[in-house]
Amino acid sequence: MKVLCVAEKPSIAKEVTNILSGGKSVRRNSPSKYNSNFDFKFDFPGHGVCDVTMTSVTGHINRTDFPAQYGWGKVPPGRLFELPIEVKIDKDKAAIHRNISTEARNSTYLMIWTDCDREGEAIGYEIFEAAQKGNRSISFNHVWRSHFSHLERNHILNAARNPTGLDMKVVDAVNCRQELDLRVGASFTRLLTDALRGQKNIPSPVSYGTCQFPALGFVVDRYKRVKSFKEEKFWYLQADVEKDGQTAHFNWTRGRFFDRLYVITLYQECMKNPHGKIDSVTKKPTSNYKPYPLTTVQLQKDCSTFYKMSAKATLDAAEKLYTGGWISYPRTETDKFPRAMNLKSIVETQTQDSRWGQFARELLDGGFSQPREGKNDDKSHPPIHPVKFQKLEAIKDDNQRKVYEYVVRRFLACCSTDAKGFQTVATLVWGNEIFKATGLEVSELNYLKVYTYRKWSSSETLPPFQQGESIPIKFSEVKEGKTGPPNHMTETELIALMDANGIGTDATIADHIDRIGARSYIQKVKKGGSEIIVPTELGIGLIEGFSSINFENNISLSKPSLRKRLEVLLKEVETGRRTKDQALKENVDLYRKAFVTTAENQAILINEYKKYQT
DNA sequence: GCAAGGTC
Repeated sequence: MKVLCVAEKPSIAKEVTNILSGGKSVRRNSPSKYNSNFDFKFDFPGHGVCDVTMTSVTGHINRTDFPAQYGWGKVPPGRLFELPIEVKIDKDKAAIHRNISTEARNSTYLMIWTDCDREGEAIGYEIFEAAQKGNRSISFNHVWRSHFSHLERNHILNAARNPTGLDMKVVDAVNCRQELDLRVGASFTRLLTDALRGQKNIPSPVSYGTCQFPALGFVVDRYKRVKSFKEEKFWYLQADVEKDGQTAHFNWTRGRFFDRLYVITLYQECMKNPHGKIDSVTKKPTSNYKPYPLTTVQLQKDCSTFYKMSAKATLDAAEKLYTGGWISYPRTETDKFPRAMNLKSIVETQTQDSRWGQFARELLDGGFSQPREGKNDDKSHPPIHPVKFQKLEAIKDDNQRKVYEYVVRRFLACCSTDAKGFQTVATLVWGNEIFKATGLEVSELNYLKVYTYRKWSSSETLPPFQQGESIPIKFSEVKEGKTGPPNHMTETELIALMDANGIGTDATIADHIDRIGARSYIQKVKKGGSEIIVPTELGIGLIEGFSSINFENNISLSKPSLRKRLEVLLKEVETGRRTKDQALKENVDLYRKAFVTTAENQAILINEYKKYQT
């Protein structure tokens, strides 16, 4: 009996083959260059020793699109909410598809080894359909779905022995998302492109996407807040005292007031007393926590902050490092390592490095501490970590070198201990007012020795104050300050906002940012050594246009709420609380109404765009 | 020529 196994990507096929075959497998070429077939034997409980072929796809192999007769210009865009949609084999994936059909011919069972997430389940179903094309006798009941979250040996063996069936509710949820994204994206894109055609400086196409627009909305919103900012003056008190020849600056605990006369009145009350009193002095241990294990989104944010790399460039570099075998799979939401994972052996591989080798050695000599555990687990991949050692000098590509160094330092930091120190807080009572001064003394750097991106150093320490002592006020004043504008949007913040609002996934956030750039909705601008993101005239015009139109039920096409609502709905489809058809109808109706309203108000869109044109 | 989601 033969079992055909199919993984979501070649690397998983290879790893799982190694584990299940005990290293004894034979590789065969397939019609698709990157997706080899591996033959071996494995003992499936209840089926005995079976012939196994393990192969792979590269993500989805089908494409959802409108049939050619409903192409651009051939049908009014509004009809795209009801016209039939076609699921075809992606023509770039024809060879992969053919390989599965061929390999299924002499197979009795099909075993799905795609990632255990929503999209993975749907890809599993696409694989099943491809297998059925080659072999009608593989029915849905002949599909085994393995469940694994990482590539540790026993975990994979266990997954091979305890499969379930494909969960069609999860597949339905994905189909629902695909259909909605396509109908909304295609209809609005054609509408916007047609509406704005002929205006000045309009690129083509003017696209709309359920992720593109909320992302653009964040950028425009921030830009407007910066532009409309008006500074305000405020006043506050400050007092310095001196002891043993050392000056300590005390800050007012009441913060600041926008009323100058009020602050002056308070100040005059204080000035009646030449002395203040040290009300309390506390010295307590404090920690600077080591970072959580690394997720994709965090990697992108950090490389943007520390290296000024774009999210896309970071992901591209990480991808190369992954296919080269240097780091683990770079698309993960998981921020806790599986308990069974042997982290020390990974630390061991880094001991030979000239920069952090010594640090890694110290971890193995007793400094190791189990990494912190975050709350996220995508049940597919562990946090990003180094796999093999590589000398930095040997990595030719700048971005890859930076990402590798970051991944290693972050990993070693996770396996180290928190930095330790002491914080001293002194409270000064002067007249009716209370002031505070703090001092920090760092005693152990620990993880900060390797995680050089973060600074935590001793500040000025406080003189040896005694509780209750009376002390002369050496200097004091009413200080004036002014509020500053919010900062312009950075890529780091945009990634964080999208992530927090469920706009896109770890694997696609970078693409969306890239795309709204390619569509000329946003641009990156150098500003004082860093890079900010600002909207273009078209970007502002589109967002302002949409917010000037009154939509039924007050929905917004440029805010994250609709996409968030879709996510909630998809969860309900996954758990069976709602059917795919219900969820789809509800959302399609919602967007269809918004489409009609938009079409009726095209003039508003055009006017808003003109308003922001220079 | 359109989307978002996989991945190379």
